[in-house]
Amino acid sequence: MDIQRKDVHNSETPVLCQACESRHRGVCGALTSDQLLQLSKHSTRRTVEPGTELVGESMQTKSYSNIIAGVVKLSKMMADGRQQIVGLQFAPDFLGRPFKAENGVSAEAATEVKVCSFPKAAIERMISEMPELEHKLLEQTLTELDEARDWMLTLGRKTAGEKVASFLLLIATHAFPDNESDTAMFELPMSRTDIADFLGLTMETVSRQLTKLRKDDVIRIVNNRDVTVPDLNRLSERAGI
Amino acid sequence: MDIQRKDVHNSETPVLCQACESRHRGVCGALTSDQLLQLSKHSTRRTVEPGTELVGESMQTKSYSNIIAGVVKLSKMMADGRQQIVGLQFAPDFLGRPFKAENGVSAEAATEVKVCSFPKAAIERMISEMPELEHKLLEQTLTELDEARDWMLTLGRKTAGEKVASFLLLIATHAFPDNESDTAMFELPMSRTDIADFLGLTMETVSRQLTKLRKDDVIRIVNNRDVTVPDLNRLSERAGI
DNA sequence: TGATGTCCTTGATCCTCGTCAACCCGCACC
DNA sequence: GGTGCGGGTTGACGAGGATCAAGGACATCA
Repeated sequence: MDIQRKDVHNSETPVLCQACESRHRGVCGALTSDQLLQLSKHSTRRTVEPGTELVGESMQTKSYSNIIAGVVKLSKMMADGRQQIVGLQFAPDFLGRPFKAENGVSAEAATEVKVCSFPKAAIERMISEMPELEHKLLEQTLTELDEARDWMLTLGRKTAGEKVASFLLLIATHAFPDNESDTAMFELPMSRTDIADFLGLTMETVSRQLTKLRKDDVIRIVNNRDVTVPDLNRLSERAGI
Repeated sequence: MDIQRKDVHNSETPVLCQACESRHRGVCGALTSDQLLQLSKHSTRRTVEPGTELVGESMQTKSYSNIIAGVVKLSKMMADGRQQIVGLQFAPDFLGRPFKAENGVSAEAATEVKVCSFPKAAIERMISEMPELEHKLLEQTLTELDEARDWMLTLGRKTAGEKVASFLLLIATHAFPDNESDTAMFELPMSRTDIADFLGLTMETVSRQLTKLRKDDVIRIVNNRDVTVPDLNRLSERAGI
């Protein structure tokens, strides 16, 4: 490899990538400066409003993305309109279904979202050339599978109260992955309706369960969105451990 | 094993592997004869009874396996005993969670199961040396993730009747992946209790819904296990499309 | 032959959560 | 100000599944 040689000259980390999470914890971490540079020539970065559809359910995918900031919800819908959110993705997750034309879920920005997109072909070529990149992808996919299975337990076996507590716990841990203390503060990344679609409930039930948690002083809420958890252990108990 | 001695140049397909599904559709398809040979030296093949635990929930994994025949159920359990089956695996799926000591689910034989097991270290070395193998694994993991998300829609949003119909459809399609006709016949790979744990229901509800499908002549059942579906389209409708 | 056990079905009753509706709050717009 | 609107809360009511309980079908075993 001649990375070293080129490093001196034209292969500094592209400006666009310098402050990017994906370069450290995300898939781009598998790339050398040179490769980053090459990829960044084809990449476009943009910020989208909450509600923007990033990937359609049966839409042909023409590009993949890295999530730079914000929360993306992945959802599936039945013919009659019933909807289920099947996953949340946070920075620096990779967004898109490799090796398949359609990807079966639609991705929508839950919050304001910053993404860095690449043409499908460019990524797929790099994947086939770079085992490291494929390895990163495998790691992320395995983690997502673990999370999906955790959530299946929540959907299939927990009560409404436990579901809502589990959701709060999920957000609390993902917002601050290495929070050591037993308290937490965060902003809910989505509406009551979205939470309901994630939990397989109605928004009325979600609302009632939130009020119950509030009355029991397990959480505090201001402005409908800002949540404080004084004791994460008590929240865990409410989530059914 | 000295099966290979008999081979002329020692790079024919090992006898053990010759009739194995994994060599074609499974991960072993990524290996050359030589590599198969090498791996087969460390592999052990066995047949286990229904109910046998193949992987414990928080047990250290020491080996990975290929499923040669039969159905394996992956499940998670809560502290108070509530259980959820989070996936079914069929031949020639790969069984085990790479790159992680614990794998968070327990795997149990649903039917009689034939597996081919390899020591963890051997596989992980081969993965790091062979991009092809890792690619196969990524493909399988992505498929499993797709299936998990499909099932989340079922768990979160479908009625009991739709759930049971969805389950029958799942078995019908997995038992004969390339069935072109619109009828199907198969044996249920698990008990009513297991089906309930897969669908997030109780076994009484599963039983009632099966009777309803039987009375509406969407299915026929003999011996509690042998199912006939005269018209898969009608079953699909009952599954909520 | 009956005894016992497992798996499944069916019935009666209970309760969690969905449905329908009213209402509150903040905000934009005229 | 009034009006409308999206998002959230709360209440009344009912339905879909859970729970509890009894009994059937079939195997194994003495």
